[in-house]
Amino acid sequence: MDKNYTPETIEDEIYALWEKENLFAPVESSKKFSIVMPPPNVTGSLHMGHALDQTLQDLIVRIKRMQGYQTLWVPGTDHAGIATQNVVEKAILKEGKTRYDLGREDFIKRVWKWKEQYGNRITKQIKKLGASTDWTYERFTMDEGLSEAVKQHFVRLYEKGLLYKGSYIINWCPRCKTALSDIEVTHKDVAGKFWTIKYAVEDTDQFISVSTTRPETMFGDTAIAVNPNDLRYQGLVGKQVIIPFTDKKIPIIVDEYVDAQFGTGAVKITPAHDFNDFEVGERHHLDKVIVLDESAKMNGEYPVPAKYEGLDRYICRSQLVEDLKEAGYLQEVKKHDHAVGHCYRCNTVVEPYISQQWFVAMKKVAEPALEAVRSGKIEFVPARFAKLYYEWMENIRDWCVSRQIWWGHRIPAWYCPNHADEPIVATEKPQSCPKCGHKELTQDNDVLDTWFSSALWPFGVFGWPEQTENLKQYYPTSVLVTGYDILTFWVSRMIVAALTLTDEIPFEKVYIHGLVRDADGKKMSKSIGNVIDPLNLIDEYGADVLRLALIMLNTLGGQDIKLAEDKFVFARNFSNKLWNVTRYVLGVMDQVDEKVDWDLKQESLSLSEQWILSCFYRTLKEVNKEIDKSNYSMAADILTSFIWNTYCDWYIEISKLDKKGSVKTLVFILINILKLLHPFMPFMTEYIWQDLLKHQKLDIKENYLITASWPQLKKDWIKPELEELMKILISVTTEIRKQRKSLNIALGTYCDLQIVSQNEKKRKLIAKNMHIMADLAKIKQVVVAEKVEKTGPMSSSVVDDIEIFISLSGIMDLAEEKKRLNKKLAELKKSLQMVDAKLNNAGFLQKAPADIVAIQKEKREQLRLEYNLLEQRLNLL
RNA sequence: GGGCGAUUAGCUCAGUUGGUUAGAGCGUUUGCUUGACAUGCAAGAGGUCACUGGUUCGACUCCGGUAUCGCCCA
Repeated sequence: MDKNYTPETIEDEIYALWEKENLFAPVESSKKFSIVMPPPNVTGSLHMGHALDQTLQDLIVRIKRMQGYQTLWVPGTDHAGIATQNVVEKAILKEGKTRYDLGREDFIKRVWKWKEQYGNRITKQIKKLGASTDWTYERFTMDEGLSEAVKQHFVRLYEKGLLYKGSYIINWCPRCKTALSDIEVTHKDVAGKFWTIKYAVEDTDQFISVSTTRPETMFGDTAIAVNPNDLRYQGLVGKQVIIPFTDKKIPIIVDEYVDAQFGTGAVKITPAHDFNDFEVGERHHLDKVIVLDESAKMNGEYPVPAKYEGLDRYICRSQLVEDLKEAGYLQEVKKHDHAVGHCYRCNTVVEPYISQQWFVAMKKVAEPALEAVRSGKIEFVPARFAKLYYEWMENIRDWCVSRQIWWGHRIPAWYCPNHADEPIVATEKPQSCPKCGHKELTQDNDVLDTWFSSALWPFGVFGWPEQTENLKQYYPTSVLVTGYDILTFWVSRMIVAALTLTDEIPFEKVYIHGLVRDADGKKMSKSIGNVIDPLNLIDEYGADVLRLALIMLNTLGGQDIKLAEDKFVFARNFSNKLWNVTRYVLGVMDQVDEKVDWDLKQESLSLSEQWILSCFYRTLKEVNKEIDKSNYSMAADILTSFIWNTYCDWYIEISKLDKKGSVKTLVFILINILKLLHPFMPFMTEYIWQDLLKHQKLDIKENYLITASWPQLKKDWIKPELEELMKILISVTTEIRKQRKSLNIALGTYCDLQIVSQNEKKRKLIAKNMHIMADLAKIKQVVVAEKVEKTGPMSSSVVDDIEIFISLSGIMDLAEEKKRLNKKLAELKKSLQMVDAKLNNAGFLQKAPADIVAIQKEKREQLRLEYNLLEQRLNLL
């Protein structure tokens, strides 16, 4: 193996190998495990959020595959209606054309062309991460099967009375020129103004003042409203006021919605351009006067004065404010911060707008979707996100699903010229109008919200509505892995769709992770310019390092992740460690003549071998436990720490005294840590595996690590008493090193050692086994006794009830030694005081459980002993 | 305005149902070109667990409040 690992050359080769050997395909088993990939936007490119999401899925999938499940991970992309259309519109704009110049059919052809050209970019990038998805199952939300499923979805909801068409106020993006659903609107605080405008009351010389943030909508006013309990306006209620610059008269009405404390206590009601006003309008049967068109320009209909006709809403606003001021209608201008809705795709300020749209009656389907989570049939991890889901579902509003764009699933509804307001909903175009037999039916121009098709993803990918074999095998899916930001957009709607259409839950578990932010905790965005490209990180560190770093950063609480450089440094260093430990083990194998029989028999193993195996199986047990809890960062912590701090730092160093004797154990542990690490860092581990397979002294039956079996836990190999003993030897060794360091004993100098203890059992154990540590502790000779034998200057320290004496041939720095002992004594005293405080507390002795008290008493004895022994030594100096 | 989350070492974060001498990585200090690894080895320093009241024999952990930051919804 080369001195250094070079991910850039190796990773693509390894991925190609897995693909060539078809190793991502599910292998028949009675245990099934399936995941559908949250489909990334087909026009998009990989960002850190994908990298995290894909890494976590791949981690889970690889573990399950190794654990013998029939594992399937279905990949795919979604057509991202508005986003994709925007991208293509921009592209054709460079040719000086709009989509209207091309016409619907040609435009859609262009989008498909775009998709063919750039649509596989993101799937290639996903492969770079090592995603072991079965690409033969790859789907696209606009492909034939899913398009059919979407039509079925629409028709079935309509037939169940869960889908309707109507004229309502919706969010309209004047740039995308389409309706949006409520959650596609982002509310942001904007520094605006509050204009107070005077409306003349008819047949009086009085005025009524209303405050508004949107003066330009005044031509769409159809009433002024005041609170019914507001005494100030009681005399005016029922009278008519005149909209400035027009002759239009509107009534003063009362409605509870008005807050008398806010502004002047009187508000203008514009039912066609404000959500609250719309509802007030419905209650009072007010007209809905539309004054802005689909581009948010003044549309020029009565009563908009000709002067403002065709002006953009903001230009009109500033013009109008000037005019109001000049004409004396403007009473006051105040600064006012308020929330304004923005299009989540293009950030344009949305316009509340009345239009004909299709809606899903969410209230009617919310209850079973809530029940599925409440009852635990669907589990949220972490559980707190269920609250967010309840909150959203319990306050659900009908979902506007029609979009006035061209790229997407066209709504399967047709209209007869004779009955234009009665849509005919069917999966295929009807031959003729069922009412009058008219043959010239036209299809609805709108397409469906992309999320309407994404909602079908977990069963649509398996061929629903056909009852396919795949559907039977893999649906419901096992887990969904996603960020909390699309809980409402997607997760909740999948649950609704699944329960409505398949009578099944879509997935048993939802694993929710946080969002990846920059090093300062800011959301990454192109406009701030703080986007970190995962592909650059792969170039710099390799995919394995990126994966391990992300997994370790992603802790169980679903917290957002700050991309801290230091985790990458750790992951990089760790991968270097793994590489080198492999090189070392290979080197040891080269030094033995016979084949390495790593099928270990417990009886024939040395103490240190039994110890490291005990540590290994304990680690395996803990890693399994953390994986079961979905606590992958903890699993990675435990695993990497075993490999580095136990296997490398201690076992390998110990084994150097007897390389030939320990080679089988070295190899056994190496093989097993490769297995455990594989889901975390698949490329390097598979590469090493392939290298090991070539080794003549090794028999490995599993040809690919990706499909190798997860290590079997052998509980009887875990030996706490043995680990306890080793802990003593390690502590003694560490203590000796400390002493040497503080005494400035050169590394090359081997010391004579006396170990003293009153505990016979420990004395025996140490006498028998301390030679294991001889080289690590740099000991020339060790005497274990009940009593110290004075043979010149000695330095001392205490571990539990064991005293360690180092004989110093040279001159000992007495002052330095006293300082060291005093410091240690001070530490012990502090600990002792804490324990004493507990044990001197009557309440503690009375009420604390007996085992807790016993532990504290034992601890006190231990500390006292250590303290006394050290104090004695100090006094003797 | 309502809700959720965060606040632990210089930095980034762990800390399971209350009992630990409060942990890790990075950084930092000291000593090491030790035949796997300087992307390393060994030893160390560094914390009043945001503040405040309460419950308890005992609180980083549970409850109330305050402050700061972040997110979601209105």
